[in-house]
Amino acid sequence: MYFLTLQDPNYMVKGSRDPLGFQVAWQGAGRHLIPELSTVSSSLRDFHIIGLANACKGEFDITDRDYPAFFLCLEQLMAYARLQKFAGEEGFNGIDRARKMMDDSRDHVEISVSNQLLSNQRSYGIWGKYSRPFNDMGLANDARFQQVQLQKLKYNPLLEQLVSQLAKKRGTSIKVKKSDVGALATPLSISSADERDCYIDHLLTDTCHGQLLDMVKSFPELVEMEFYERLDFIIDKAIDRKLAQVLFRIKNTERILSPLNRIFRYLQCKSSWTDGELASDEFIGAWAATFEGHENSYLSPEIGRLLGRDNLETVRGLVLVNETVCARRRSEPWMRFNAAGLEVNHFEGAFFSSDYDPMRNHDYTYFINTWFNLFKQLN
DNA sequence: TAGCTATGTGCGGCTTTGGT
DNA sequence: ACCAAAGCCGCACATAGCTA
Repeated sequence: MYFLTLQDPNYMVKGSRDPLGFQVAWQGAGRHLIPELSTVSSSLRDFHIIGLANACKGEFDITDRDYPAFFLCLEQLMAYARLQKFAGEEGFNGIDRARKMMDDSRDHVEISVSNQLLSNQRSYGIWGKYSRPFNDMGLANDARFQQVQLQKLKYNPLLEQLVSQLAKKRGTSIKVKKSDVGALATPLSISSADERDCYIDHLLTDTCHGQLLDMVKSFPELVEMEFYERLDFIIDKAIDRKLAQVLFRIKNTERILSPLNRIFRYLQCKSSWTDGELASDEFIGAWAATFEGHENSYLSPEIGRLLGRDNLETVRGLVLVNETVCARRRSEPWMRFNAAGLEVNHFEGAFFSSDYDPMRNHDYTYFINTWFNLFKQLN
């Protein structure tokens, strides 16, 4: 016989993400090199679309009140265009619904705020992912960039006519023939050296006077490298000491965060551990042994000191960090020590791989992937 | 061989949680 | 208002085994 009662929400483990609070740490480290990109703002074509929308706002005198509706409609228009023109080459948010619309029996697609490509197009589409980087990087207020975007618009009279319609209709429905949408894709590619320069100036900046870009120009092999390989290469070759210093610190940050993360996820794989099991565990021991020194990382000494001691001390430290993080979130800790040893109460995200090599594998990206992704699309 | 069904897998998208 | 990440879900697709 089982007696089931509802869980008291106050005592449930509420936070299921980021049990050690590392997200803030790695992002903070990444921002020391790449200040404005995010991990999801990695499609140049999405930047083309937000750039075009921004230029249209000025050109057609669209008010702040009307702009979001206009934006969503333009995003829809461009979704059909890119689906038609670049089928199979790229994915984008909203591709499923766009495909369904394009494949139905009608000869036209309907563009309107009520025909959203996503359950919440504003949140999950280009607006949500790109507004912050686009504005922060200064593309929104770059006169030359706006000029370039308007030229692209003028170059495509059909698009210009549809866009002017959208600007007047304020998000109410317009119909576009499916046979026409492919022709609307011209602004989705780079049209001039001027435009490429604008993107390079804004998307590929760093905190070190563009030294990262200079390095990649000098050493194209960097593009295809793995995370640590890339860091080591630049640290070794960089003439600018600040760039080398920042990357060295990012490297040491990941050398600490990743093993700690893996150890915590590994602990989650079993519901209880005796002190003896923890003390003699080969994986915890091997992963923790890669400690290189936290003084040259972006981490606090409390986090930095967790590695490089005996297993039990490392695990006690991690449990304490989780407890502190959970206390701040007003939720229960995921594991706790009792008389018998360590007791695990929350298994979400449990993960173990015997192949993990702390010297080669990494868990966090520091926005470096995004930067290189965009670099590739600009070359 | 064609057709059916079960099963596995990868991916896009949705939701939730925790952040700035 | 915006961003990161994880679990989950449904869908598309591949594969395998079975049957007629």
